[in-house]
Amino acid sequence: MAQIVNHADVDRSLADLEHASELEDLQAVIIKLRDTYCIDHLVYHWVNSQGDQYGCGTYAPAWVDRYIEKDYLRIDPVVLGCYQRFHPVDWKRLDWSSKAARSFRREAIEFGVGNQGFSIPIRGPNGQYALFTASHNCSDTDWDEFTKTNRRPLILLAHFFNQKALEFEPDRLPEASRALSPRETDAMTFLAMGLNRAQAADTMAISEHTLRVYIESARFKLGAINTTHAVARAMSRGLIVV
Amino acid sequence: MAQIVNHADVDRSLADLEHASELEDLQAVIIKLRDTYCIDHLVYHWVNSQGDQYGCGTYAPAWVDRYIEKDYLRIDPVVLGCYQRFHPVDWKRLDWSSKAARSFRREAIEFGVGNQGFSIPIRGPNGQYALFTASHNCSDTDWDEFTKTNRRPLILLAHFFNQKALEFEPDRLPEASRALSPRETDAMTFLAMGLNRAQAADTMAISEHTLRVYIESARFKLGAINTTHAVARAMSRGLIVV
DNA sequence: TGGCCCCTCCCTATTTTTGGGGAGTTGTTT
DNA sequence: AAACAACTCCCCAAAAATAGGGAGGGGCCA
Repeated sequence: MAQIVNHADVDRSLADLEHASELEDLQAVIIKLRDTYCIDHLVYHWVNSQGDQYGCGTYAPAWVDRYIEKDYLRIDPVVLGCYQRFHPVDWKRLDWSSKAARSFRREAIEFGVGNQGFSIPIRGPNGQYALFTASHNCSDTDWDEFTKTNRRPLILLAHFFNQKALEFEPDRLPEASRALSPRETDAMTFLAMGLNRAQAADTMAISEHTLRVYIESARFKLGAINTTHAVARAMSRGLIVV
Repeated sequence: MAQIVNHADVDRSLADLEHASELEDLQAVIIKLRDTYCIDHLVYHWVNSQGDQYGCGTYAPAWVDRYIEKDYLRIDPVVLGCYQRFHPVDWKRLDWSSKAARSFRREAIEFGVGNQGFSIPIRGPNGQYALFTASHNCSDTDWDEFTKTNRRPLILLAHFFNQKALEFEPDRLPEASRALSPRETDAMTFLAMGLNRAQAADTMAISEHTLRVYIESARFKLGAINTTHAVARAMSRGLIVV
């Protein structure tokens, strides 16, 4: 188990990362970092809402293939468990109670992933979601020691890595759509909060008829075919925040 | 304009940040950092889907009060513009074309915010959204020079700061919102896409009655009071992506 | 000044959604 | 074996949303 990390090596790897000019370079950096930390694996895995995914790291290619083939993204308790967290999490603290999760874990260990892991969730707009994971095969106490010591550098590394990976992603701009007027925005917001038209109209201190006009003009501007659609579009375009 | 940054001071501030044990400590750190970078302002601003917000930074208290009072969160092109991005962005590149945006900007400058700014968006689960912003009053070329030089340290700082701020937030969720079942997720997704119940049922190849059961159970799980609310919540919690 | 957009109010009908209820199958977890 | 969750189907009556139409006042911009 790695207790001593050569920080100069980490710095060197970060410098390499800094100068990475294509996705492939990241792979080399992550291998070096894995060696520096003397752990079994270090992995960066990125998914977006279109189902595109990109990963680099030190897992066995056979495991990666199997993971994709079996669509383990939908079972993996690490992915699911981190999805709703903002804090890094030790795999021990995740929910392995379901049968699917346990058999997934058994298989992962067979492929050399390791029995211990520490994952850092990172998020982007529109459901983009990345995980930076360190994994290893060792006792609970050794692993706790490792994560306690290296928690913060790993977090920094995760964000550094993510930032670099995103440089190779185009910054997809929001679709051009006419902005909503203030009242339309209010209307969409209150509807998204669950008020019905009468309540929203009351809250906005206007008649329900007037509110309807706003909803319809918002629907028109957003190219939506009903209120729910309009609210969904307003949200996904960031026009309202709920 | 600040061209020379004392990195030892930055490191010292980071060490302080490391040892921050309450939210108030962050305020002291951000002031030091602002001074180190010799810019007018450095601000961390955090919002979640419940409308809770927390900020620390160096803006004039009068501006912060005005911002909250006027609900500028819904107008501010920085907030809205960053909402859909994952890359840090220079304020110059945002959309200031609307009248509301321009008058907002005018007012912000009056309150000493500065004519230049650089904001880094950071996201968490459930619609949590934070901005780490540096702002200053200077020429475009000076500011471009500054952001070019300090882009990466600022990004690291942003995530460091965010990580620390989140330590004071409870990592809520386990059963706060139970995951939706696959069919419920489908139902929410099709409704968010604008289909009505008949169309969604048709698309899912089930009866409309069955679809209704999914919608109602999803609504129950999400604690939503109607369909639009349920879709909005599912979206803001990242359970569906449209 | 004329055009355009925003804000406000009103009508009638029709379609859609909602809020209750109930019932059976399959599968997994304990 | 029993409990639970997910998936499927059905009825009814009441509430809400929708699709058309129309009208006037105010502000901004060219």
